[in-house]
Amino acid sequence: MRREDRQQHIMDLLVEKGAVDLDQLAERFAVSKMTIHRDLDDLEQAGLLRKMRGGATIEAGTQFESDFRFRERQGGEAKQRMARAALELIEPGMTVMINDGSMAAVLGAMLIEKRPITVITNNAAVMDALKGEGGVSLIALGGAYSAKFNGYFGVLTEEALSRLRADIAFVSAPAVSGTKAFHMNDDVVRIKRSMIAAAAISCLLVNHQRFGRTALHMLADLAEFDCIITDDTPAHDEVEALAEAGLTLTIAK
Amino acid sequence: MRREDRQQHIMDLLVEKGAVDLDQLAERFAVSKMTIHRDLDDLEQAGLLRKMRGGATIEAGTQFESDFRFRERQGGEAKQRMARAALELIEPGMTVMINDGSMAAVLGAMLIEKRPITVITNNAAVMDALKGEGGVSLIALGGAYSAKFNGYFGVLTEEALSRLRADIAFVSAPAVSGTKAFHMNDDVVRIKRSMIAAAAISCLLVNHQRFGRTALHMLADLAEFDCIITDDTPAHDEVEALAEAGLTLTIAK
DNA sequence: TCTCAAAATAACTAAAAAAATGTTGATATT
DNA sequence: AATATCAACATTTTTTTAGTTATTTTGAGA
Repeated sequence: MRREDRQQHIMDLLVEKGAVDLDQLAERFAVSKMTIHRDLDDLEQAGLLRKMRGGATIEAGTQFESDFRFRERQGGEAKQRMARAALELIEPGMTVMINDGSMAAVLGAMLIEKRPITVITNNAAVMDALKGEGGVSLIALGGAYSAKFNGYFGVLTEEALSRLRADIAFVSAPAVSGTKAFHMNDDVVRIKRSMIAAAAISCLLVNHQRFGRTALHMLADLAEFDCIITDDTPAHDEVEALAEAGLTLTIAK
Repeated sequence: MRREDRQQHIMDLLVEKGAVDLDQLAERFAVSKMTIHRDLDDLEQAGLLRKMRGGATIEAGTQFESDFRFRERQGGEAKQRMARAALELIEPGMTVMINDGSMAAVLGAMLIEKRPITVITNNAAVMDALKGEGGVSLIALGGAYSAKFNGYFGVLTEEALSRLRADIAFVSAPAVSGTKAFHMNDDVVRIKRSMIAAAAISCLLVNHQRFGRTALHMLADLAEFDCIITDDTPAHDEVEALAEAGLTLTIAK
């Protein structure tokens, strides 16, 4: 077992129980206490836990960063399909906004197919993918980095957006209920809203399983989008609610 | 002699002579031909040279001075030293600005040693290094991506900087002559100037070989910096000019 | 407040893993 | 045919990781 694996296990235990005991860890992993000390030091340095005499407790307010990495590998195939469908709305020469999220990252990477193109994004994965690609003019929105969403957010991001205009914006949402889209995070919502406001056309990308869910903050009314792309038909009553409001879904094949 | 040093030497020879011979290199560095083969492969991979039967030639059209990839591999050890010296000016809890450039990137990566810390940067390498590190609050400056400088520049970057304040800014320069620092690019100069203006303390990082050179745009008078860090003593007359102006250099050991 | 056993750390050594280099021999180039 | 390249494997060196011991610090109970 490698050091990194062991540290991951320690974090798992910590998340589960809220606290760990140094002696028990040493025994469980069959290593010396000193090694556990060093592991805990590393993790504390990384801001993931707080060392206490005889063990450690979880750092208050630690949001698990595994989030993004986890979501990133989920439903890859469906994301590809949705990204393909979204790509059809884009012509070379356009200015495109891409928001945070792993769905958007997949689309972002595909944009090289439409070059020359201008891409405006706060999504770190998109920046990495397009950085240095010829024919892609990459405009990064600054801001405070969020590991949870792997992107940049905050006042700086909003201000930057207020000075930019795009032909089309692609916005993703983790929850849609009735005719409204939701998101759990305030800062993220603000950026998504700014993007919708700054683009001539807005397009919502949402997995079909996300219909019928809600989250703390209202992101937008679906009527604000010119186009809603999903990967499969949502549950029956959700579809009805949309039909009633006169909204049409694009199901990516 | 480390692998990196040897490869740097090979590049030096290449820049000087335009071509190198594999057998001669093996003899000069007292290593096997296979090792030189591997060195040349690495450098070719990095786009710095073209392998030819029996040796290598400089990659046509490579603008050495201005190529980020090249500078990135250059003088790694000296940069480490300078970064260490710079690090002494930083205390945990501070807000630090890091500008573009490979020198700054080395320093940026070291900042994790001083966490908790807030880092403001337009340098893509620094963002990659600090992204997701716990205890580091990363504020990215947005802007248009420049592959040449591997960073973000332009109006957006300037505007973002105008809204931020830092305890200390680290600015690097490719040319210093007399009591002034220079840079070849307009946009880059504007960002560096904004950083100096936005920080309580400014520190210049400059390689000793860069003294006595100029470039198109004046970046700043050395008197504007509170501290100037270099890796070795510059040429005699350059030192005199500095002494006359009452400026002191910090030579990183 | 004081004491002292447990816990934390520092400093050093040993072991393991990874990286770099060398050797050999098969294949390609001129 | 002579030399260069490359791949595969062996060897050496360097770096990382873990363990041990000695010393300092901590905090619970007297």
